[in-house]
Amino acid sequence: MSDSAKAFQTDEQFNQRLHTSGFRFTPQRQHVYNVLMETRDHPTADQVFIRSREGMPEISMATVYNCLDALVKSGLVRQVSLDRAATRYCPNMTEHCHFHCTDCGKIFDIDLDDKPSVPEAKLPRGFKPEQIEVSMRGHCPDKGCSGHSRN
Amino acid sequence: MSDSAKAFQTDEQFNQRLHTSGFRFTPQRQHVYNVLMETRDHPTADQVFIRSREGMPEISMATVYNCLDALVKSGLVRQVSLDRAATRYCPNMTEHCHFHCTDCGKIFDIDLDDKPSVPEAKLPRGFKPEQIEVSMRGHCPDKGCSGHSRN
DNA sequence: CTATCTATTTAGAATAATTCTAATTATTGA
DNA sequence: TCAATAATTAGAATTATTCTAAATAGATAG
Repeated sequence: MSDSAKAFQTDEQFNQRLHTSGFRFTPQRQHVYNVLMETRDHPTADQVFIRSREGMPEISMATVYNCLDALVKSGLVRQVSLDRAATRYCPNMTEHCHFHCTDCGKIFDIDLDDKPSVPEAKLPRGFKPEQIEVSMRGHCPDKGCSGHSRN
Repeated sequence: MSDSAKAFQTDEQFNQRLHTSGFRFTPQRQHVYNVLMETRDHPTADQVFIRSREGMPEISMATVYNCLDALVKSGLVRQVSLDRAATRYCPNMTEHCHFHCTDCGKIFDIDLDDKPSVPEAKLPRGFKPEQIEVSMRGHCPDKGCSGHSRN
């Protein structure tokens, strides 16, 4: 109600995005989004909740989860770890990456001959990676998964 | 006690690995490892627990977590999602990957000009990726993090 | 503009995943 | 063998996330 013209254009686009994905615009969603944009430091849902309450004291945790979910599904926000389910374990210590099938939920090992090296040159000065992980999501070749069925 | 000679050599190496990382050999650790090697399907800790009980009915959930942790720290097993903490959110929708600093816990956006494309040609027939994520762990440039301190 | 329909929000309960605790047991090394 | 330490166990505790039911808000048809 008090945010001024400068943000309006963005709000329009924001609105669009939500609508396209079948969500309504709500002040809570806008607020959660603003909170994320304000400090781009990869907060947890709980941190988002705490920050969101500053400008919107009545907001609930459930709403924060709901908003984050809507924002992710609208392509406005990303989850840093693709999956929020239980951790899985893998005894394959060779160079490989993981393919999560979004249809059947299975995880496949995909061998990589090119080991996933992000050349250090590309990293800002001072970053020293010790482990690089590549993961993919999509459809696996199993029957019913490869985009044959609607879901 | 009944596993035969073929596995012995492996056991030796297994033992070595644990010792090098400061862990003792225990039948539970061996068993959990065997369970993982038996069916390489990325089970959750809970699934490992259920399977482990088949050959070792007295094993507890806490031990399974303990064993998995020891195996991961010894480099014998990987966690599929690098982090088992709360999901984090990121409003940066440009092509980038994430760098987790193992010292300070911060997550940094790293821009990628080469978008992380695993050429479809490399994938086994039928896999259709829709999203590719690259993430790194290591030391960030912040003071005290870049390997200056021992940890 | 009002009634209605549906999406959203809310608080709090429920569930799921993981970690912690305290007592017991096993292993190592003097 | 004995002491010291590490690991295991059951179960409680914690944390992250999802669910539920009631209340509210927004869009739409009249």
